[in-house]
Amino acid sequence: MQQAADLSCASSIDAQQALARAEALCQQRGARLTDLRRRVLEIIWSSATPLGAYTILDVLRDDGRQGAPPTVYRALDFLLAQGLIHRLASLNVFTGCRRPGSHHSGQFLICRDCGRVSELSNPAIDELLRAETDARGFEVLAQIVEILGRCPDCLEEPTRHD
Amino acid sequence: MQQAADLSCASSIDAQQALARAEALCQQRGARLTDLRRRVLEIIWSSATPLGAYTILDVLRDDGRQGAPPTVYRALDFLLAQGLIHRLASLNVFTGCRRPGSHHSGQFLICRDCGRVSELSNPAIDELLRAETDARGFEVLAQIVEILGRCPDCLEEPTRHD
DNA sequence: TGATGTTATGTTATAGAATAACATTTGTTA
DNA sequence: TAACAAATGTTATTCTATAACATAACATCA
Repeated sequence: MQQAADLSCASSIDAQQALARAEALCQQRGARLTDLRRRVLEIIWSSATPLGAYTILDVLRDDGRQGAPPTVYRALDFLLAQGLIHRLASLNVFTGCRRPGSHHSGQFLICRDCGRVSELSNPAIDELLRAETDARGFEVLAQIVEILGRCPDCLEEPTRHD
Repeated sequence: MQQAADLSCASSIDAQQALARAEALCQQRGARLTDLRRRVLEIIWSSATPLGAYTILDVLRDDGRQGAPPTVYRALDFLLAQGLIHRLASLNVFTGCRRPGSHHSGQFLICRDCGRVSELSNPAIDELLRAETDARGFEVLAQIVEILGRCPDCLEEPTRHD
């Protein structure tokens, strides 16, 4: 399932804004947003849909850069640690965080057909989950909420059968 | 990260009960719970912690069976389709469903230290998620809620650093 | 019973995702 | 500049999952 890096859809304004916020956040934290890390973030934000690590690697190579899987995964690890991107565990892909700065787990609606992702941030869901874990004396380290389905746009189209 | 198939902890009563329920459900649905599929379900239920596909394959081979990855994945696909097991996307492992019969997505608390999993079924969480998706006109096909953390038992022990 | 179609399993090979281990380069600080 | 730390390059490997095709088991009906 090799998704193309569709650079046409996500407005580059989003990408530029995201990069600017990332720059600011990293500077303020003393974290080094190197060329490689910035470029990986840019690649992610330039795609309308989340990208897999190997797709990102392909783009880096198209750039003329050297690179192997660890190159990408290390950059992704940095971006994850800084809360600048999210990993979608159900698809093994990465997407830009819409609310960087607050390290959060996020809640995602993923369209099976077009691949686009909406990031929710419903505090009530977090609170309910917290209530459950508190009641059980369970310490939360990470939280994954991903909903796979079909977005309104794709529902308008004649049903796709696969 | 090759987890051992710890057959010592989950009480075999659970396993036997689960197998009996599976038999009944499959019969009632006209689904064929073959030897292989039953054995895979038994292996999963016999472990205190969720198992990866290749761990299950190792056990099958210890049984003296022939087998390759597709052998296991096909059995797992069947069990997933019947709602007899769940897949934990965050760890690529499989665990027995505590409420088979009602095809549901489930909500899971996964202990990072001991690997044990609790399956929640909090309708309020489902309702909140449904409210969010309904409000957005998003059709839900599958839902993943996984919380990684530390269970009460492991919290009692001196903090593990990794 | 035997022919036929379907379902399940066997088998080989490969694709896809992630990390281990070590070398080299770059950046920072004393 | 020397010495250390952080980042990247590089090779190899591990783990997860599926494609494609062959064979076997099962069911149904003439």
